[in-house]
Amino acid sequence: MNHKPARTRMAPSPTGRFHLGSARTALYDFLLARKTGGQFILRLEDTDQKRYVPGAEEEIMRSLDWLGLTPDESPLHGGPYGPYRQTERREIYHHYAKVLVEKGAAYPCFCTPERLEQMRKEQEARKVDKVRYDGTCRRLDPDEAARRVASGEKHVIRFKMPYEGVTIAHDLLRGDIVTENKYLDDYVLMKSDGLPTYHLAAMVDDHEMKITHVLRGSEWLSTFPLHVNIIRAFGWEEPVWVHLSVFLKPSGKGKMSKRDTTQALKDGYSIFVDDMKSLGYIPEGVLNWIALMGWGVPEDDVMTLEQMIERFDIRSLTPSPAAINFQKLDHFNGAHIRLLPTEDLARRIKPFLTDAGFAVDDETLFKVTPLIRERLVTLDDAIPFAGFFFKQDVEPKPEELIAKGLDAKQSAEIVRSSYQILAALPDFSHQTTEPPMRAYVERAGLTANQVFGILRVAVTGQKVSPPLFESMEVIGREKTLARLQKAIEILESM
RNA sequence: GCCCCCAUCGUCUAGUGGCCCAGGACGGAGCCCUCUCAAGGCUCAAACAGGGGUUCGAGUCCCCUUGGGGGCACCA
Repeated sequence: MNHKPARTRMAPSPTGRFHLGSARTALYDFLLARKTGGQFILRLEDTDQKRYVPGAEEEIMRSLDWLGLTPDESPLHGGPYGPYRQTERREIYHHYAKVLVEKGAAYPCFCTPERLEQMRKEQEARKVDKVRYDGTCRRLDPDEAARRVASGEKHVIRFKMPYEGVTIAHDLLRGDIVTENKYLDDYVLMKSDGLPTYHLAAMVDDHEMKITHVLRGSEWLSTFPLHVNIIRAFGWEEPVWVHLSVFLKPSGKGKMSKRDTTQALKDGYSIFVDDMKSLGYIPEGVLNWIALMGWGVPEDDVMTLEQMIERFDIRSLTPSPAAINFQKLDHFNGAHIRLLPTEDLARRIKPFLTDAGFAVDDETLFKVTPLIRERLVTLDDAIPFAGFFFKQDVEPKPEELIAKGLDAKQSAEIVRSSYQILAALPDFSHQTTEPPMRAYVERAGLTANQVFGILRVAVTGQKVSPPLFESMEVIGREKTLARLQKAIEILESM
């Protein structure tokens, strides 16, 4: 595989929330960089001041950190090729735009938005295949154009796209992408506000920052020929291009819409990384999940970040769109939870329990964690599975204290007998409590299901819980017996 | 409308001309284990979009159709 250190970059614009697609691009960027001993860079593409969303930058960086994909170079951490925020690099773009104009590969355009609008309408009325700039300013005398620029006339800089021939751009996954130049346009490189468009800014920055591999969404495929033409006009070396496909909604029909996003949230899921933590997902699970949407590993498997780095191969990325499957998220999250050492898991569970209002002491939490580990899909599942350990009393539903096929009287008798057996025991370890209780079940001609079911409700207050005897051990003799006593009283009053 | 991309089980995918009457994972069904719920083990159902080529031989190469996706801004 490729041993040359790769410099990769993730270049989001702070115009919205950080979602799964961005996270996946970041992951692949990160994996490639780590795999080859290179660097992963975060660059903020904030050249569209109209769409700038306050707080978006913070969310991007917070999400990356949470996932464990902290960039080696970024606006926050700096680096040798900064600044890493495009609005802080204006002079650089100006310089390169000038270079292109001097080379004759770009030109100033003085057309007003109104004139362009009118031009577009006319072309649409003529039903042309492709609405494109008519080249009015392209035909201007360069010296005259330069004079008008110097005099301060408002203008943009356009790229001079060849009118004929084809552009061949190469994508690592998709091969050569051939486009007839007549379908291309004289795209704007520099806006009249003095800021560059993505097309110029990204190419300049990737070159300046020595990016070797560009991984980006397939929405860039249509302007891909423009980008390689810009690079070639400069005479620069091209990076390796990889256009990743988009994520589709779970049904596989189209992209996630606002409506789908809301629905996902209602179901306890989200496509935004920043929501994942509070939903009880852990970064290991999320990472494993998104890694496999668009990466064909021979054996689908549960992998840590380290294992992903080891197995990553940029050539095994897939070009086809992938439908989001939240059930798979649950699967990977549960799998990674089961992989966590007790202490680590306990630490992560604690805030969920605390936020739910339980007074959590670490000693009990450490004993409880192994009991609930394989039952958790998300961390907040700890609330129903472990909440009763931290309560003084439980409130069993009277009807649930009666086992199937029995009445209140019989159930009360069972709890009384159990109480006597347990109270007489020297300790409350499950090794001590379970055998005599099983013997009792046998003697009484009952089933374990009936007896343990009643006791479970009496002791935990719920029908579903971790194993009974282990649970009683953690709860302790005193509290367990008190809860049994309370259950007897409830049953007797029925 | 025009341009571009994509196409294997419901979903994510393995497969780079013979090893494939297509393998794995999620989900589904069943069985085992079992004090509930899980976890775990075993088994089953489930796909090469359609049509033409090329070839001794095609899921794998080419073309068309169909379907899906993306794009046609002084947004990224």
